[in-house]
Amino acid sequence: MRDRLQQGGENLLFLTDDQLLQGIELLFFAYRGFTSDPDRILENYTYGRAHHRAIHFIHRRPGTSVNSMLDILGVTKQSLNRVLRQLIEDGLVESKIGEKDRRERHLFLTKSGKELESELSSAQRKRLRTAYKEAGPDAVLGFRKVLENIMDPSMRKHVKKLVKD
Amino acid sequence: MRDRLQQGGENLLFLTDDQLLQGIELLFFAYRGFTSDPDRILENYTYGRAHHRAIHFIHRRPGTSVNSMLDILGVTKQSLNRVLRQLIEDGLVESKIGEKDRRERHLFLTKSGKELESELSSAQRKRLRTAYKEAGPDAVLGFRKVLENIMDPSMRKHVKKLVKD
DNA sequence: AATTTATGTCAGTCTTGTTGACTTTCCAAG
DNA sequence: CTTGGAAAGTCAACAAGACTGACATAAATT
Repeated sequence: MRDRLQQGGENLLFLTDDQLLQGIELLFFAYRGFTSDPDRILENYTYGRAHHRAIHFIHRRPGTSVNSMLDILGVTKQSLNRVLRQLIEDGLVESKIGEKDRRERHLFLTKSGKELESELSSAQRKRLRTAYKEAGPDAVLGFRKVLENIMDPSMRKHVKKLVKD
Repeated sequence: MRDRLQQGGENLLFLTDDQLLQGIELLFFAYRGFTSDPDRILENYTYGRAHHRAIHFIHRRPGTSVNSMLDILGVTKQSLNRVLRQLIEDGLVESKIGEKDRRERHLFLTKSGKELESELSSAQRKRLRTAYKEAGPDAVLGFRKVLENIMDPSMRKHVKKLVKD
């Protein structure tokens, strides 16, 4: 009876503050695990997580402009510039002047950039693949749906859609 | 046919690299959204995300020792100490010398500590509650299952279990 | 021609991580 | 009982990576 009143007749037990707080902690611990593999690999280089993020998104969206990277990464241009400068100097990233608009710089991974990307990505994919496999396809669907809802709506367009077969 | 071979006869399309890379991006964007509300609130204080984390876990586990906080947060004691010192100086956290072992310090939120916790937590819970509500209970179950699998197994014990009614 | 846009750079600050050295307290082996 | 090591916590100095602000250059737009 008390429950019915609180829940408005529906089963909304998954929305209690306790459940939400547990969700907050799950996200915290999971995200730390999720970043730990690449972080460990990057210790052998002079790079950090910021470089990883840049490399990931350049890989997934070859040819994006600096400006759109700023949008995606949500950092200042000064911050991104420091990272890009190093990656370009070290020959992992190539910056090509735009053909249509010559103010723009379009970013690409070089061969060795792709190699590092692959090393970082495969560690992270391995962790996710195991997690997905153990949870099963339905759980993964729910996982994705909740994450989509958590992010700022303006960011949803940046999640690269899957290629239809 | 080609699919059957690749998938070993099962429907494992949710384990393709494309799906995994999409999951990586979802986690990235969702986590940023998830931390943005507290970050915005904390701009009005002299605190940052590290303080938020300390406050959250002290709230959830009143009386924990500094050492167990180190385990949970995964930072060095020097790093945590700086944060705790500020919070104690400002009267948000109380540190009590252990009765059994006088080397230990047990941590508690004061009244104003609880107030800040509540402000930060309610913003984050609100975002998560909306996300949960729109996704539905089954999706939330999957969300939690995948997150549990992603985190390092040694961290699972730190996710506070829900109180059974 | 003037303005706006895209990018890059220099300088300085802040948060939050790190390592190294130190003190206090506890406990156990001689 | 003493002594030596381990554990808990503190202080100091440093580094990565975010930030703001000011300014420069080139190209596109009005």
